[in-house]
Amino acid sequence: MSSQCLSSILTSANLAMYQTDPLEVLPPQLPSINSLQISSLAYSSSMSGQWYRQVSPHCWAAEHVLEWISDHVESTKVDASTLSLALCSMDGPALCQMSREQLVGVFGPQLGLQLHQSLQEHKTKYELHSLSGPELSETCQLLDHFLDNLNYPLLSTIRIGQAEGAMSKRDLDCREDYELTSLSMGPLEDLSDNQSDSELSSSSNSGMFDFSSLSSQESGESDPEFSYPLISKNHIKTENGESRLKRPRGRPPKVSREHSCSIYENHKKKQHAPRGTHLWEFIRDILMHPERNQGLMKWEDRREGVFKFLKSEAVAQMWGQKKKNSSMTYEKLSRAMRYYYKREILERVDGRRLVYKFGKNSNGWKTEEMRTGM
DNA sequence: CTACTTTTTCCTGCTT
DNA sequence: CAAGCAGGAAAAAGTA
Repeated sequence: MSSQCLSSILTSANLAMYQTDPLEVLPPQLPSINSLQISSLAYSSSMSGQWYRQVSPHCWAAEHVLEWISDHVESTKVDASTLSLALCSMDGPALCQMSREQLVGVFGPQLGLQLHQSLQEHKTKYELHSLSGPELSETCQLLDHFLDNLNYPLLSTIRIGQAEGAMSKRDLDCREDYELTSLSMGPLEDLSDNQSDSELSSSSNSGMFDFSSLSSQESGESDPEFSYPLISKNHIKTENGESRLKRPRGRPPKVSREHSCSIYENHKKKQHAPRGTHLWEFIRDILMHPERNQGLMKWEDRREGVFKFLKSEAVAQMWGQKKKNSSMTYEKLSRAMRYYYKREILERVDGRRLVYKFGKNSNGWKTEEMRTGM
């Protein structure tokens, strides 16, 4: 029962984040991953939800590393069956110490190189100096909001990503297995019981992988405690014989957070989205404040209300932040935009990618001269 | 509580 | 080929 399961484990690790809103949770105690129970994995991932994309790799916990690897496994279509979870059990600080050669040693030439490159990108991306003034101010604004919602001091280290490399559709595909939640209700309390914050929040024992043993390490035999019999209904077989769960359509239900850590329970009662937070208004406001949102979007034809996304994924991420939805993508945002055609809030612009045009049922984007003069 | 609206998520197929 | 675009379908969550 070997290492079959990196991908399925990763998959299940991602499960919970599909169902929860990470911005609302994030209790102070990240359960240590070394127990490697699926429940803890699912639990801690529920607090992340692509969280790793928004934080320097140095701040990643083991589950973020797993998530990151998972995304690359998906995108490179590498056969994950040769990887054992043990090889992936390290936290961000440990990961950051790995050389290119070590990564290649562990993950093979293809995946290893890609991981190395990605790691470098993530590292540089979160260096503060890479942000220009306006970006920084916008970032701070979002961050304020973000932290306000979290009320979570640890996250003061977060750098909001520019998200060029934001998630692809495939990135999200792993959050497949609904059924697992019920299978994975392990005793979370046991995991965190006697652990102090410092132990939990980083490195120490979760970065325990011994790199010296790499060379000989080969698939086949992974520690039994690393294998999870993942059974679930509704799987479909793929060509490769792997089974994959076909997800139901529609928006996934949010999971109630009754079990979440009480200290960090949100005191704010579910706030209603205030008016003026419709997507098209959000887009309009970005366009109306270019100084704060440099490079995200631009007017193609100011008079006609034609505009273009320059950093589509970054805008989607910001929209996601606003809606407290860390898995927002341009693909989903654009679907919502397309619904505006029918309502004539937007007009179609054919043949030009990432270009939209305000329609007659939109307002607030015209300048004074345009309204009066013309 | 019901109906309705506005997304959000997923998907298949098509286009650039 | 990847990234976008089109829309259908279905469900969540807010609003009336």
